Amino acid sequence: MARPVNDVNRELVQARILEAARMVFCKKGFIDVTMTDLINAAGLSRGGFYFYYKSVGEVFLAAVRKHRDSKFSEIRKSVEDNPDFYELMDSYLEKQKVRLLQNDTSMLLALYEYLFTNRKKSDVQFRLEQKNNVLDTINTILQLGIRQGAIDGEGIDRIAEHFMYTIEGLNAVALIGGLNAEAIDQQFTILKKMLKTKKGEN
Amino acid sequence: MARPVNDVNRELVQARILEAARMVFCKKGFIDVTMTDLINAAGLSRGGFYFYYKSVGEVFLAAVRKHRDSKFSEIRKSVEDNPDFYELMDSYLEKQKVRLLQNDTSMLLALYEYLFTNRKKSDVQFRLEQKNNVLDTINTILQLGIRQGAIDGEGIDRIAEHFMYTIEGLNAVALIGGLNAEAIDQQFTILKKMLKTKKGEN
Amino acid sequence: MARPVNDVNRELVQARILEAARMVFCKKGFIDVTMTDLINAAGLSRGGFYFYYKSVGEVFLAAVRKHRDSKFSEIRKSVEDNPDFYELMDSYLEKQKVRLLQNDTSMLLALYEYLFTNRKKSDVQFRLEQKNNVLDTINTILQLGIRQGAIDGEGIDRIAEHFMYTIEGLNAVALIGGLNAEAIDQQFTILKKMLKTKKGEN
Amino acid sequence: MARPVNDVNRELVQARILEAARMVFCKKGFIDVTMTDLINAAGLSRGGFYFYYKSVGEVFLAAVRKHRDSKFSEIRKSVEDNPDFYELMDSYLEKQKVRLLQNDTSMLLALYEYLFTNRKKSDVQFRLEQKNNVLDTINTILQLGIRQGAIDGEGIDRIAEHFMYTIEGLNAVALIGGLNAEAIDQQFTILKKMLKTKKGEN
DNA sequence: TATGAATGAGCATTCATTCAT
DNA sequence: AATGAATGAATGCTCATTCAT
Repeated sequence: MARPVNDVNRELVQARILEAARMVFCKKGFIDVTMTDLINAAGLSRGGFYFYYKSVGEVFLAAVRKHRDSKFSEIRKSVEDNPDFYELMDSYLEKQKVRLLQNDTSMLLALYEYLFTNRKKSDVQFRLEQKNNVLDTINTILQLGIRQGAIDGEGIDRIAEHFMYTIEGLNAVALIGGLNAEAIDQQFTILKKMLKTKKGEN
Repeated sequence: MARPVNDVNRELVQARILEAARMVFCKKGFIDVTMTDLINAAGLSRGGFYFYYKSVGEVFLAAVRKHRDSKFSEIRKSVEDNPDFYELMDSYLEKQKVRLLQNDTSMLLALYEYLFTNRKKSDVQFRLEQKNNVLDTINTILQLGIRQGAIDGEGIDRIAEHFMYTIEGLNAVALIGGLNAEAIDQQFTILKKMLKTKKGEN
Repeated sequence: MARPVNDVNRELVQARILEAARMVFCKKGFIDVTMTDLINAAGLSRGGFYFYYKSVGEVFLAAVRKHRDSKFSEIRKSVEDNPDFYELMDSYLEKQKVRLLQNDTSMLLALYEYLFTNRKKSDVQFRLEQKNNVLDTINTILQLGIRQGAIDGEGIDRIAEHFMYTIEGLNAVALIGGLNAEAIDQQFTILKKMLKTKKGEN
Repeated sequence: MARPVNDVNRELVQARILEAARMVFCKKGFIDVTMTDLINAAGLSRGGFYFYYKSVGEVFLAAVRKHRDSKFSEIRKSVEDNPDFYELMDSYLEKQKVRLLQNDTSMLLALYEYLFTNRKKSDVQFRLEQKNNVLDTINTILQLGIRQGAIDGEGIDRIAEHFMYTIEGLNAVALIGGLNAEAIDQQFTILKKMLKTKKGEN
């Protein structure tokens, strides 16, 4: 009886902490964030905070995992309704474009900082999750196109990977600072043309 | 005049410092490197070191700028000898491949860490240099292909950018840890096919 | 009356706590033990534990007092059966020897740590108890020898104290780490010879 | 040229630190002493202090080693002048007595706390030094007695050890708090009588 | 130029203790 | 009686930076 209530409370506090932490990570990235930052943002005492999370990295992992799938999974769920492939692809790329252009409200910087900084530790699992998250989403969309006969399935795995590398490259350049809407559109056009070309060969 | 002599001395010492610093950055990335690391590596005293460089970032910028062009400029210089386009392209991609697969001796990690961490400061100039360095090299090679009539020049700027984004994406994934030789080959094959396709359309 | 029942409960819980605490002290000494250690060992909640004991020192005092007399009192009780003095003395020294050589299962380290660390507080009473506990036991045994005419009673108090100081010295060296069975035997031989010599002079 | 000067400076500052630290250890023992205590006593900044010593234990070891031999070595040096054995023995025991009775100005408590607390770490060397320091001094004195024909050399090693254990026992009880001048005199009388008895048996 | 001692702000982490439920 | 979330003071330690020599 008392257990579930406490667990619920714990989760509520954790959700509050992660919400506050997310804002901090969006603003400062990962490396510059200190425990004190997170503690102040959460409005807890030092000891109280440690009761829930033991390190900045732990908070970050929890925050990312909590929100990671939200945007990508939207797409994946919408695939189930069998929407038109080209519309879905455009929709997906449009969301990527929006994300790439708005730096402040995204955890992209923090994510990259974390991925690079913690690459030697036991975060292999997390890094693979992250990489595969993008790849899986793209594959899901492309498979829809194949099912609809809109695109050719031959060599689709490598194409999917190419999408991913291109998007990762756009991510990197976005963080570095030299990315604008036009450049993104041009790249997405190239990517889409790769699909059309495939089709046209049939 | 004592000035020129001193300046020469200064440059000699600086060169020695940067040489030592480069090894440190290759080994530890950027974020984990402290002034003490650089000082110890350089074999100078604390105060003496500060006479030349005031911060880790300053040393890093100097070290990168000093060595940045070395590999890329090899390619650009070899272009002047008008080698066969496909051979040059293969040579360039092969060098990229080698770089992507060897983590320890490259400053890639340190570079990415620096680019992300110091994005808010006055490093815009440096970041653009970095991005354009890759882009310029690719453009140089592709222009050679156009001059030789090996590839079509239409839309070549966007293609060049696409090469860059793909390579940046490969960089990112390499650092994250999920990259192998086969995946690199597949992506480079796709890139080269984009050029051939262009040609074939003529 | 609910009181007596509660008191019984209280004592039961306290006994359980002290049992668990004893194992902790044996393993970690006194200084490294935290409230959390004791709480976890006891299997109680934090607040629940504090209902019974307010500090690590309080638990330690209770644990020691509860078990202190056990081994020594064995000897004292056996004196009542009027056993042969030399056999009893040998038995007592043998037990001391065993205790000195087994570090893990004894509270010796914890005891010394407590005695030294808490010397300035209100533990005078406890420290005297501890010292006199050894002394009383030795005196009890020696008095048996005197009653049996096995040893001379002259100056026996100082001899008893000498036994105690020697045993305390062996304790200290045992904890420091440089004690073996042979060294103990040699010292006990010297102590016993002091008694025989006394006797022989009569 | 500059080297020795700096080294001298370093040693001067270290001497100042150890002097101040010694007062702290005398007053508070070892366990209760924090880095902050030592830093404040030394009158240095935090970072400045760490430049010389990295931990409380390191300071303690240096402080003990610096002063350890002072008192014991007085005796050992005086042995070289071939003084009367009984006078030297009395002098040695008198110094022990004085030391045992004055708690505040001695590091005895801190020493015991350190020896017990750090028994599992790499302080074996130090602990053996400590134990042998007492033993060696006693042996030195007793050997003088043997050379002078004042005492019998048979079994002298065990007798020396017995002296040590008794003195260690007196140390322990002195720290615990139940020691007075009379008790010390009585024990020393017993020890000296062991030597006379040995002699008398010849 | 060059040295290295000295500074002090800043950070992570632990833990005894309290208190609303 | 019992729970466990919350507090905040205390501690060890790092490191960029300064400055007298």
